[in-house]
Amino acid sequence: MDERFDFHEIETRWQQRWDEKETFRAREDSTRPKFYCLVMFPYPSGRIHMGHVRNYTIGDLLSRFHRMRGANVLHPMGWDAFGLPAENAALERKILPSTWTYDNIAYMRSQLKRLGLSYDWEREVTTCDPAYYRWNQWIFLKMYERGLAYRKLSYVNWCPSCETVLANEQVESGQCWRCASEVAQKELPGWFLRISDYAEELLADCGRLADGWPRRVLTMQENWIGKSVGAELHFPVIDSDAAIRVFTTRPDTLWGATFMSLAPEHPLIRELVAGTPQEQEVLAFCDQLLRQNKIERTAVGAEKRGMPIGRAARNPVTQQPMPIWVANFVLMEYGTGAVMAVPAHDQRDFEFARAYGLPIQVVIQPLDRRLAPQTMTEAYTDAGTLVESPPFNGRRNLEAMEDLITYLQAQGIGRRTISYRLRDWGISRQRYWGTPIPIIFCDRCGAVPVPESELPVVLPLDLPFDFSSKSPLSQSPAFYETSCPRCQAPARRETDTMDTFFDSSWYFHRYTSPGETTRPFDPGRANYWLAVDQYIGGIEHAILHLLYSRFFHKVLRDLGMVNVDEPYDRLLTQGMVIKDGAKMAKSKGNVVDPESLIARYGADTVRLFMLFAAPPERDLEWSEQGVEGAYRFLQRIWRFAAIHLDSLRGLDRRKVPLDDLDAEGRDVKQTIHRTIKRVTHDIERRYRFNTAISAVMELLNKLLLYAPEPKSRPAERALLREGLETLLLLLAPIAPHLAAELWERLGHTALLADEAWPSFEPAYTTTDEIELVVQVNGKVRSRLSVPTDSEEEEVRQLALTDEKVRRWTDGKAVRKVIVVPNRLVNVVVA
RNA sequence: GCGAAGGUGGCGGAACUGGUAGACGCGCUGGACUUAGGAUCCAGUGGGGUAACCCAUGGGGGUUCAACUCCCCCCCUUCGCACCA
Repeated sequence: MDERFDFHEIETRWQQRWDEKETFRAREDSTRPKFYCLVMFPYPSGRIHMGHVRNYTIGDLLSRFHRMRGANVLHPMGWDAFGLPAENAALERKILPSTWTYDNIAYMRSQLKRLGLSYDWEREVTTCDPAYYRWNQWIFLKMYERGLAYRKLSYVNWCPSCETVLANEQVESGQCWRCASEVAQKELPGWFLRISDYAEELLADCGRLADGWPRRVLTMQENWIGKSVGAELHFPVIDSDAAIRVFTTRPDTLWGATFMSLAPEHPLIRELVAGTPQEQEVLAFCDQLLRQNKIERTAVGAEKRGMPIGRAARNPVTQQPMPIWVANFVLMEYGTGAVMAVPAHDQRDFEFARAYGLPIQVVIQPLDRRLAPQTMTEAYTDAGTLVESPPFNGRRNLEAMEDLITYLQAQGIGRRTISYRLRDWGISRQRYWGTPIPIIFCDRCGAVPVPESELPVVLPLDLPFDFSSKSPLSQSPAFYETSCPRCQAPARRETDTMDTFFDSSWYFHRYTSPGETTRPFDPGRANYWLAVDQYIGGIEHAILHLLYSRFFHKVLRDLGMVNVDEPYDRLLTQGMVIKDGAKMAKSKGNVVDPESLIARYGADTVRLFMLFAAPPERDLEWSEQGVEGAYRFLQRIWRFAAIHLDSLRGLDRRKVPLDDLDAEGRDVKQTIHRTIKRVTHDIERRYRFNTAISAVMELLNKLLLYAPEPKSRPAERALLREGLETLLLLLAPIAPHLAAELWERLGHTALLADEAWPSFEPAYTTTDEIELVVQVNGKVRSRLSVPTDSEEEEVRQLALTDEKVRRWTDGKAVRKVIVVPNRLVNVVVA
């Protein structure tokens, strides 16, 4: 056997072998416990990067581990293949987005295969394939039927230079991520999904995920959903039939509401100023605010700006007129886009009132002092006693809250309500490379859904698009010209496509039955595999993707297609791969390409390093020397095996006499079993792969020390065989190629991947003798070697009579002796 | 401002429910083998001190026989959210 292992040859061979034997094909089997291991599928940008390698190595470790533990594992892979970069590439390289995408997929698939990942490639899913996205359209139509998808006019992020709508995440500090133009707010019609209908359940179920999800992801989701309990109140507008609806969490301050603040987008503004002398001025002001960068406009420290629109509403309890203002800090998308301003008890309203000389009315007095509007320097937002609020004067505001709302409700002023920060999800994109929204606009019938039988609405692939400007599909009559499904009149297709987060919201359902041609997936098979037992991916998806897909899952459940409430039981958010203290990025020039690394060290080394360098959820600092170290470890295993293979072949580790081992041999035996215990626990319970690997390293060190040369006695050889086999079994999920190769060379005909995970004998995990630390006043002064589980009294006497201990205790009164069994003795002296 | 996570050798990181701080790896130092070594093997490696010992887990208090671990205050780093009515 060669002194060095040829990883290239070995890895290629084992990858082929797994492929040929269909080792990782997943089939439903109700007799075995299932384990669905999901990793976030990549966007096919061209090449895999270190973040992918880390994500997929962790997923592979867990998949292979649970396979060996006896689980029926589903470990699939696919491609999040729609998205704007394909259009940019088309523009730059003059190739079709589809060509670019599929070329990238082919290349990246080969890269993943070279990592030796245990995917069931038969279940591969590609979102830009009509066989996939037709079911996007189908799901959209089901949502439409149920009123969960609707079209509305709203303000969106608009890039004037690209002439397109941008998603919030594509706006970087107020600028277009592509051309760095200032992003404006523009009113545009678009399709929305009513995720807000599920806000309460999405929030409540965060509690059920607490065991398997990182706390911070749940907190982020809870904050994002942002539940507030309060009331919706109605303020009649003077000299008008209109009323302004307001959401407030502080209905107790209603008697102190002295003016109204409206968001510049608020539709009532236009209505109320129409025909008034100040109409032009007010509209110009609104326009100016809307043109302003929204981040700046609504930033915390931003100056309060506003303008009275010249109309007033009436406070429904005090009957006082409340001038209506436009205010820059009021957000149209939260609550109702209108705020009842209570300057005495809300800091923002206070600042606004001071800036424009508006009246301040105190209605809650603190218990320890008396507020006066003239002397206040900030709003009083704490609890207190209600004043100037006739029916409730003298009562404590918090205690009166419920009665107060009931009163307002009885008066027809408002009602109890809950408001969420979560907004409905706008999915329309004026882009080409995405799923066409299956709607047809007819002059007579309005928006008409494409009949199910006509799905998919196919995205044309071969048109000479100019992707530089507005909505390519809207430039293509061949695409949009159609007839109304209802009345047959000439009609026009929706030319917007879906946000790509739509695609990724249910891909893991599709994996369970990817070949389905009559429905998105087979509910029977989906219910066998779901929920996902372990999801692994980057923290950057903490809100968007993870919230959207939870929402989709609940909708699919309500459609009767799945029967669990939550899609992911456990979530592991892996840290970033960083170099020189910064995230790897082309712009920073600190990118390490996984491919060249695999070429130089092999996949096993790369995988080992990724798992060893840091615990999975923490950022991983890239280290070339660390990779070298991982490589050396694998080489040492190879050399150790090379020395012993001949003398170990043919033995059976399970049928060997181990009784006649010397002390050193027994110690090795104990190390083997303790290592199994530690590694199993570290992987299964603690998700600490770095310490699992360090335990395996310690085992190798022990074996090398025990047998630098081949052993001759049968018992010793049997022990060595047990040690080496255990090493390989434990290493199988980490460095699968090397482990499989040596396993075979040991004479096994069955694949290592099909082998059962080793179990440990509890009897062997404890040693006969242990080292007991003896402290005097908490400082280590001596060490005793005593039999395991020695009697406390015995240990106590041994410690007290120990020579080194007596040096510290002689002449002093022993006040106390603490004995921690099998750990230490602490002698406390005066 | 609010929320979350984290601060341990020269570096990445260990220390499970309070019980030997620094496992494992990298790096470094010395040695062996060698024509050579960036290969491999052996030994050493938190700081101070000749030594006995002393000091060390961001800083300061506290609880305890015993604190990286628990409690209080403060500092720093990273990440979310950020005028949410």
